[in-house]
Amino acid sequence: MDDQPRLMHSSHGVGMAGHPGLAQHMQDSTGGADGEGRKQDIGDILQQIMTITDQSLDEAQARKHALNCHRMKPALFNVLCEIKEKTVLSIRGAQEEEPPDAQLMRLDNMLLAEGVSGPEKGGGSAAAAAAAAAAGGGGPDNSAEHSDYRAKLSQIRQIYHTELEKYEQACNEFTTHVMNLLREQSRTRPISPKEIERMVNIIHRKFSTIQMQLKQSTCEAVMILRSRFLDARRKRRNFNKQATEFLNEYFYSHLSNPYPSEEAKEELAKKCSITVSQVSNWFGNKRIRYKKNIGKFQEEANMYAARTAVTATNVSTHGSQANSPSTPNSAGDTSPC
DNA sequence: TGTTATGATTCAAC
DNA sequence: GTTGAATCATAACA
Repeated sequence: MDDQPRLMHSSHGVGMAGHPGLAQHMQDSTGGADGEGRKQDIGDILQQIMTITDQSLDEAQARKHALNCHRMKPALFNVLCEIKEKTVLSIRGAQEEEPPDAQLMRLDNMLLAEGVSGPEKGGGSAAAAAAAAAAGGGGPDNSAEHSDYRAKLSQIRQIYHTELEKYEQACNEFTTHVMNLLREQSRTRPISPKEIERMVNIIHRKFSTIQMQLKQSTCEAVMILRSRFLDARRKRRNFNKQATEFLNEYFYSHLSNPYPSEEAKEELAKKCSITVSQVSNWFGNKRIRYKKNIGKFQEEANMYAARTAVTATNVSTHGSQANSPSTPNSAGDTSPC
């Protein structure tokens, strides 16, 4: 780095101030014997550069040193830098204008929404919470699945951040390495600070691409996890026998109006160790299936009606309250819906 | 392995 | 938001 200004500007009084370049330099010098001598100098230098690879290492080192000390070297470097600069700009030109990356924005938004990037949302995602709520929100199995989901999401989050950190570190290390290398090489090659800056940008862009791939694969992992979690909701587990008994008991004892109130649903849910949503589902299914095939359910209806009658008798005998949950309608009806 | 039973989901109507 | 109806997915059973 320290050498750069030394290389770019002549200290030999050749008249390079204001960065005029070799052409300008030559134009200023045309005509006299001095101009002829300089042309000869340039020819010599170019010849030496062209043949340097044919020489032995020691010879090449000696020649390199001689070139570095040559009074025309700064002027030549300036010209080569200018040519390189113009060539690179004309080649890249429009290519360097990048449109804002919509895909990257989408990925960032998704990672943020899922709680993978950004601040941790209490160890889980809003999506998981919503899914858990939709699933009936609160059974023991469900909360276990939810915590499992959160644990796995946390794992993904951890891996994502570790990888991201690793990439950033690697990017910084590589950038520093390349910058040092280019600065070192700028002693012997025409490399301008602008070019180094451009190279750094290229490296950053490459690492951004890698980061995007990381984000993409993280998103995919979250999607897979989420779909597995949502699929798990569909896994059907039959209610235990006692729960079905409670539900049927209520249903057949309120056959004329099998629509439990919210309180009754809560009470049944508690008794059956299921959620209120499950109670609602059960009654929804039961009503429709009963209506579709009354004959098939007749035996069941009779059995529960008999049970209810026995319970009612016991209640009147012992003067105690019935065991079945409260209802807006009278118990013991047998007329369907 | 096919059939039935059953819990869950979706969607339209209210 | 609740309900009925259709449907899906899976457990249970013959």
